[in-house]
Amino acid sequence: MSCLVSRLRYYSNITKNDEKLILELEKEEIEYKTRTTLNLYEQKNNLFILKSGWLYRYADLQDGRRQVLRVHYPGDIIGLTDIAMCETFGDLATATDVTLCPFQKKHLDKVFIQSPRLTALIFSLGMLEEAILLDRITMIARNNAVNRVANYMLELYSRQKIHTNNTVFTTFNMPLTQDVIADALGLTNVSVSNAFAQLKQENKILNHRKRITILDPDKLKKDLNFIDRFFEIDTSWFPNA
Amino acid sequence: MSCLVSRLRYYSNITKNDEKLILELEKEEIEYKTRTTLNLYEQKNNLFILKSGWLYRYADLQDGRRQVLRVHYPGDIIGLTDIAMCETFGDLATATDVTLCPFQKKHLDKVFIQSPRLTALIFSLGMLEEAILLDRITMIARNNAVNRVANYMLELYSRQKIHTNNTVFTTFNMPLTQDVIADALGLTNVSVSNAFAQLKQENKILNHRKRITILDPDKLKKDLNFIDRFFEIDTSWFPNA
DNA sequence: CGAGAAATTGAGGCCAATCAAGAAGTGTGG
DNA sequence: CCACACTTCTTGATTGGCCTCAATTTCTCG
Repeated sequence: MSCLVSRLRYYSNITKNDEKLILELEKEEIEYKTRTTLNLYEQKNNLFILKSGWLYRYADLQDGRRQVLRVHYPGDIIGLTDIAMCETFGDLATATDVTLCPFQKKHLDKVFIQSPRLTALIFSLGMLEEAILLDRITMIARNNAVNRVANYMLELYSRQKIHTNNTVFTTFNMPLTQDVIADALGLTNVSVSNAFAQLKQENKILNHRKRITILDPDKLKKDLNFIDRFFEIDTSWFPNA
Repeated sequence: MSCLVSRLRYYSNITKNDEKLILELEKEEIEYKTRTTLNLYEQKNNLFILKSGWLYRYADLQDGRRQVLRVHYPGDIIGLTDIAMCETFGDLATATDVTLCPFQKKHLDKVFIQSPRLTALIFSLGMLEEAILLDRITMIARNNAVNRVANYMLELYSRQKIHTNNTVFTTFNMPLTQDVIADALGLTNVSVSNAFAQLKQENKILNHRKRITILDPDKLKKDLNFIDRFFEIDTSWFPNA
């Protein structure tokens, strides 16, 4: 039913009550068409659970360029990053048709009070995201355009594996335009296009009509020193309650 | 007494019991000399509270270069990022003499069980760090060398204000070498040196003997579109318990 | 004071940005 | 099913900023 619940279950066993806590946050649903920006998001104190589709958060820069900060997949909790801040930053835009479950920031306190274990799990997923951002900083700071694009495709590949319970093949949907990829990696659409051309020529990655094929993921991971942090988390320290 | 407690107090009121929970984590103390790497860190399941000094986490890359992932200040909890992972990543090195309080990951569960409010506060500080990483990604991806260095100095300036309860002047200690700054920003030491030279020539930032002077912080912040996320966090949704 | 670390300065090369034009793909209405 | 408009992608020529390599100076600390 709930893709957030199934994602949480992927990492750790959760109780009936934990599940109820999550489902209560998913009561309301809103749909958005592809290629729209969410003005709803301007409502403060709202978080979202993403039920279906892809969307991304971006920031407009002074000079008219923009930076894509994060891409979200079904089962993601959107807005945890600015839970700490009085004002949100960045806007949200849809890359496909999307279904969201909005809920008040305030309603999270029930989770913190009632289930230390679920709290620890959500906390850990947040920290995992942070580790991935550190990886991305390294990647952007130290890799050329081709490796950045290849690395990013591996990240999308690994993410989809978790979000779909390992039922993903080396060919998968990738609805992001090259403009979005460029803005995520600090490149231009021209460089992204050239990078894909080279990856195709080297028989590493094919992209055709919003579908990506990674020909030999394991070899590519090794060549790029790609670390798959999505595979598992350490639950050994979690409170039992 | 405890700089972590005083930092937490900066953001929110905490109870006597919360304070006791923190102090219990700070029972043990270890000291390290400047310019050493911490092999202790290889012990899994250890987190640290930084009592005094600066240290940074870095990752060695395949080609011999390295990426500085994060710089830590007194009052920081070190290792939250890899709390989610079975294996830690990156090494720690000291930039000054340092005093650390190591504690077992497992001991965090007491915090999660006994104090939802303290948990929410630590959680929020983690999310704040994440927001700052998103800012840094934007900065690295989209700014030239001079702006990157200037932006980073503003970040250090803002951080020190929080960690020292606003008693910081526009001149402050900055013990990082230009090699470390370069590795944090995806530059070379040569570029950092050139950037400082230009910032000095433009009367924006002076650096002399590990001391930084920002001549007009407010103007510089405005010019660089620098967002100070350290100033406050939103505690409105915190559980009261 | 002296040795090692850190910072400065300069010359040359390379990668990605920019600008621009055209091709391919997508979606809508008749 | 086709025509048309719009978005997305491709390809090429030029330019600029940062890296690399290297030599020298300045700083730091025992």
